[in-house]
Amino acid sequence: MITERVRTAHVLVVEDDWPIRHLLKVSLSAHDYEVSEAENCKEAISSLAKQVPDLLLLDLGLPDGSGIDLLRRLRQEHATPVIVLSVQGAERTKIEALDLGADDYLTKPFSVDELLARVRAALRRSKSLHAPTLLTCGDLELDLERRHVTLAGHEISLTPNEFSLLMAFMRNQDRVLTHRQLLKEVWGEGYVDDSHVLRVNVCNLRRKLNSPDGKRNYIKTEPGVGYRLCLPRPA
Amino acid sequence: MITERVRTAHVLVVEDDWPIRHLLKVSLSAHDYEVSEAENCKEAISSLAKQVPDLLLLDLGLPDGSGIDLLRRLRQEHATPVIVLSVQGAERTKIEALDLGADDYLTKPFSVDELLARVRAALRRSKSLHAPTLLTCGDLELDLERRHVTLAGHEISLTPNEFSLLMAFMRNQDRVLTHRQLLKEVWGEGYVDDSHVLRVNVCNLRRKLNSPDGKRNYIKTEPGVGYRLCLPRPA
DNA sequence: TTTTTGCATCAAGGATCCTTGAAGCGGGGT
DNA sequence: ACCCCGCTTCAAGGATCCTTGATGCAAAAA
Repeated sequence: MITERVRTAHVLVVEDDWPIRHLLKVSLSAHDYEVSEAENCKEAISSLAKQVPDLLLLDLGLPDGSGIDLLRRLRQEHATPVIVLSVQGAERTKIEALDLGADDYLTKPFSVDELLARVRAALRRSKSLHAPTLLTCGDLELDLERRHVTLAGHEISLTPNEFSLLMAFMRNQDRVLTHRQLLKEVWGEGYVDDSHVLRVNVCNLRRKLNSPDGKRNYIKTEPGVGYRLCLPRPA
Repeated sequence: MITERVRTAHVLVVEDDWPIRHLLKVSLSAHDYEVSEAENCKEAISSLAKQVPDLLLLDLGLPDGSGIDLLRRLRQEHATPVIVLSVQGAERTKIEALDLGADDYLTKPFSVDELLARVRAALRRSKSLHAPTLLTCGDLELDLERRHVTLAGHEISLTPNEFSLLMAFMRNQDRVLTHRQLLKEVWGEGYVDDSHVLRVNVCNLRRKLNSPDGKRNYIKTEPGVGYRLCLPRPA
């Protein structure tokens, strides 16, 4: 099941210099992109209000205001990829734009081939977004992306092994996990019989997860079998 | 946008002892589960051939063969959640079943409330599967799940910081990432000006990524700006 | 050419983490 | 009552990793 982009991509070119703007329009149109044009910030803003393009080519040296501000406004609402055009020497502005989330840059003069390659790369990337992976169990939250764990709101710091262990638990809430399963998952095939190292880590994990007053217990021991993560019951 | 299970869940009960099987059927039916029954391995296999249930309740002490073998056969094709029933003392078999991928277990005699809780938990879990997150760039592969990186097939070992750094790169292939962006992403807000630590890590990462003969280069330097990950060109 | 600037690389002190040993605790069985 | 077994907890040696300083290098600027 693949979702393919069928319609042609729409590119908005924001550039005050006519020869360059024309070059961009011709080059992009020749490769089946649909092109809109704006020659200053004002036109760009009204164009964006009408329709948000698939990609923005933005010159940073506009007559009626800084392209940086335009980029900042755009980024507050849209994740549209942006490729920045700049003249040599405007390093400061260029880097500021990239830090603001611009996707790429080209320094004038640039080759059309390079421009087209950058456009393709930016459009390709913008298609692949990833679902935010966040596991929860009670007031425990585990963020796979950032490798952060928060308990009742504030972050707690885990060692790499503790994090993997907790990840295995949270993917299998309320389920018994045998010693071998946990050892295999976190330490690998070679450790399936080393139950001591597992016990030490469960101990350390509990110390960090359970409330200071020891009134909650997320990890339940299944004697002779393994462990199980479940909602803590106020002992 | 939520996908909710509307139809009733289908449970297959595999149990030779009539009183227990009857108890299970009555209890589950009373809670709107659709129940099928099998009193030995043979019946279970033919039932599975007809229709794969949403959950399997499996007694391990069957007259015509080991429930373990049934479980092993099932696991070769389906990820159907399985809750195992066992008598006290059959620890060995029970743990074997769990290691094979059984989801939970109940030791006879068990309370019906506990059974129903375990059934709910197992069905809830089976609904949440996660997309395998695997990023690639040329013959570089990064597995978000297992935190493994392979280069042309064989694994290479990265330190935690190196892994985060490469992850940032692979999520933004062909895109320039400024020093500040990378430092913020990997080290956090407080490090955005410490470009030295970034350079050292990029250096170490390159040493591990590039082929021994130094003929490939994944990470391209953008002088004054930052770095960019792209397909290596045979220098 | 000389100087400067930014990047690459090496090395070491210090911090963190992992493994393993040893001791304490408690329930079940004899 | 005693012992045995599994689980918990503490502690330390050793391994790994991270940061920082020092040095080398190359390209651009003066």
